[in-house]
Amino acid sequence: MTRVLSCASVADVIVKSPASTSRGRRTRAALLQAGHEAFEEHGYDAVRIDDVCVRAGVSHGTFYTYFGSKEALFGEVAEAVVGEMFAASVVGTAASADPYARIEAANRLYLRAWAANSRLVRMFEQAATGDGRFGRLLLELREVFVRRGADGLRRLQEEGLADPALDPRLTAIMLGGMVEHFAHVWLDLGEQAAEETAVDHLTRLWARAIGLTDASPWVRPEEGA
Amino acid sequence: MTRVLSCASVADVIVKSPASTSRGRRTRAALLQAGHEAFEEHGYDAVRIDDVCVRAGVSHGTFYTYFGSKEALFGEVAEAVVGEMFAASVVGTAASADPYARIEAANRLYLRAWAANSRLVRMFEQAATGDGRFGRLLLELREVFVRRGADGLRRLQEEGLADPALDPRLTAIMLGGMVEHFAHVWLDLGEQAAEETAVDHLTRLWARAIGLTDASPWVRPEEGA
Amino acid sequence: MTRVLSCASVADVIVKSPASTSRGRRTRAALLQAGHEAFEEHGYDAVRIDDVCVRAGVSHGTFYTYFGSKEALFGEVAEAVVGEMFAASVVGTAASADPYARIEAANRLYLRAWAANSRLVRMFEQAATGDGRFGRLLLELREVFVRRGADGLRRLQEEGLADPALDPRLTAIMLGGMVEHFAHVWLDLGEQAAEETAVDHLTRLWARAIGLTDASPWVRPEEGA
Amino acid sequence: MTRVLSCASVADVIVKSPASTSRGRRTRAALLQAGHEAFEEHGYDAVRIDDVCVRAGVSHGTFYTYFGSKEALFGEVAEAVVGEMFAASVVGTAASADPYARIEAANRLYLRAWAANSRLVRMFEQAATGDGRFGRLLLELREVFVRRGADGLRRLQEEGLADPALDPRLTAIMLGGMVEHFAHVWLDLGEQAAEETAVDHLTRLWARAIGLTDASPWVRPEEGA
DNA sequence: CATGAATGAGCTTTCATTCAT
DNA sequence: GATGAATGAAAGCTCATTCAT
Repeated sequence: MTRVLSCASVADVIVKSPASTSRGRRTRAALLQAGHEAFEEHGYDAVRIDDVCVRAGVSHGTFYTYFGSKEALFGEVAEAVVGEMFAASVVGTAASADPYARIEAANRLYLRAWAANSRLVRMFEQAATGDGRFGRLLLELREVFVRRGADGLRRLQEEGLADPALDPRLTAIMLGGMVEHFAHVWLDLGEQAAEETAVDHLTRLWARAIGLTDASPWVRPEEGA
Repeated sequence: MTRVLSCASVADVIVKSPASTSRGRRTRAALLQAGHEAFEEHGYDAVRIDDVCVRAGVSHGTFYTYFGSKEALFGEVAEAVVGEMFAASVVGTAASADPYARIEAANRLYLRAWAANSRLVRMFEQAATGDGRFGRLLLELREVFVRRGADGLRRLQEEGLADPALDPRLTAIMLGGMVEHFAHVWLDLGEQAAEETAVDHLTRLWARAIGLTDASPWVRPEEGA
Repeated sequence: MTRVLSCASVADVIVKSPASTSRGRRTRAALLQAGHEAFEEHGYDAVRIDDVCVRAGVSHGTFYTYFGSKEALFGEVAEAVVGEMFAASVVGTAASADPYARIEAANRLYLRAWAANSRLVRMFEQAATGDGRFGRLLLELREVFVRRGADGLRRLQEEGLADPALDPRLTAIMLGGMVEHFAHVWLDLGEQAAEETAVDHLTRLWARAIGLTDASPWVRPEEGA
Repeated sequence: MTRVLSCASVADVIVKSPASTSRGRRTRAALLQAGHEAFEEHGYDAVRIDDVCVRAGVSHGTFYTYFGSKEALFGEVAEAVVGEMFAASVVGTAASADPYARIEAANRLYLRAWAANSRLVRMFEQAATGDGRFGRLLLELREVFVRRGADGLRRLQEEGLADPALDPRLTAIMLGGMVEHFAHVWLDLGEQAAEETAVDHLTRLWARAIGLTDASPWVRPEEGA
């Protein structure tokens, strides 16, 4: 599969220092890590450059050796996160031939991918910086998942396994949003639920929503009569 | 119906001025309105007191006659928005006896309620105030919708119209999240879709997801055979 | 005489505050005065915003109520100085009919005008800010004096009182520069000289340089023989 | 001829490295050259150590192997420039016996000497170093030219070729300033003029100003009558 | 000698908040 | 009530200088 995600908007950030020595690379990595944590904990706006520096154990002067601004740092953190999520979304696409099992596997991956980075990805909207760079990044990222969902649905429709009346893109946005949103509520806002239960519900709802008949182990009593 | 929403976190805001005169009431209203717009357009952190004052046509000194801080202003704006959304969620609950039509009506209301305030409500999570007051407010607000959804599902389950295996709360969170999230993508991020199509899809997905049999106008070809 | 000096380059500075109240006007004036003195004493680059504020007796926050930056402040100081010098150059142009006396009067004015503002005007070249705004301002200012000098010489040439072979503009630049430069050496660098002696020498040199015959009270001994 | 210029203020600069190896000498020279160019182009304050290092192709750490500070570097650049100008002023003092030709030759040298270094020399006044070291350096440099001019004038006066009423020092300052100032206007500020025309005018003005009779090829018409 | 990472003093600028008028 | 001048804490960022490698 070709790289759908261009990331051009982030990649063009001027990298201030190539961090040629190993010590430099370590410092740079420490700042990235510290930034990742700080953003995650306090949100884009609340993070001060100094917070990141203290956490990384360097002076604020050093920060500017590696990054030109908070935005530049966030850009790199974002790029890493997006790359990670993209990678996560690809893994194991192969999987089973059973549509329901495929959806379940996809949902589990989906949930875990968002779970790991939900806070930061949500922050993309907050970190919107005039030019909307991060907003666009988020759109690109979502697009990856939306396309995957839409493609899957289309295939099922062609196979006669899903309701052909559903608009693939719209449906993918809605059901994908269900998973993304649940990941947020579950992990960021502390809604209690076991992963198994969550994946089970998400999958059942998703499968039945698109009309995947086998997805309905439940038969109305009177129907069974 | 009792007020589910306690809003304790908002109610304890010190109201600096009762705005006893009519001139005072007008100024106060202008500031609230200006704050609402400014927050919506630029986000909590990006809004400066001065922006609000300029928009309201008053000097920045006057601001403090009515509100003790930016947070206090946001608190009142938030309270108003939450009240509005709460009201919106109540309207027309009566409605039809047909479960599918009830879900459709609820989704339309749900979508419109979030559509009107999506940006601001999302900001609740972003408005870091140390004590997480607004985060809690958002939880309370979502709880209203979650409960409504869970109650509805439970009723359908009791009537044998929905899959009894589904956890009502978890399901309501997931499907409610689908609508809330779509409202955001649709209105804040500019995904193109007609309201009718959106409501139709949301309703179909929701109804079928919970196993509402009548919700499936689609029957697999081979099944029909 | 029409205003030769456009000053467009300075006038387009955005004035941050109209200083509507009398207190505001006083503060603004104090900052301008303090800036004038500070620039004069320490040079453009060496002056810190805080130096100006301390001298004016206001906090540095207040500075930004009236001026957007050090450059903006310097712009206004410069504008005032240029206006003053321009005014000084105009006064008493009328004067005597005797060419020598006219040159003497002009030189005295010239010397005094530069004496009062020499340091600051020289600073225009130092304060060059990328766009060369102040550099241009200095050129405009010098042009006023150059034109005056060139016009005067041309008139004398037409009357047959000055060497017609001299290029008026070039000559005016050179002789004007002599006065300007001497003002600098005399007042900024502390070269000792009485004003009378200085004016007398400058005038004698100037007059004789352009060939004004009457300017030569000195006759070579052997010529007199 | 004895060294008039003491340069005590510069000589006391601590030379951090004698640059004993040939590699060291090359690096040192590169930094000096780079500093010269950088100061000339951007001015003392605007030049950062890093600019100089980049231009010289060395790391900024290396800078401190050879120079203790920006001021120290400027000191050496200044010393070199002053030495150069001093040398230039000496060359060809021999020359013709004709006073007018001697003045012309001196002016040409003078103009060229200033032309080559005008920017840097002007910077001496701008390079505020607390102790005014460079200001003094400039005074010393000017003194060389002033003395030469004053001596020349005195000789002419003794020979009865120049107005004995003129104060030699004051006159030398004024006429020397005329040349120095013109060099600045001509080369730094871009006033258009051919060197020949410039030298011709400067010489004619200078010669006639001091009353050198032969300098006046121009005779008033009516006098000729 | 050369390197470049690290440091931190020092400056600019913003903006919520106070208060005299 | 309304005004807007004044304040200063809190950031952001720069750059001369040091020092371990």
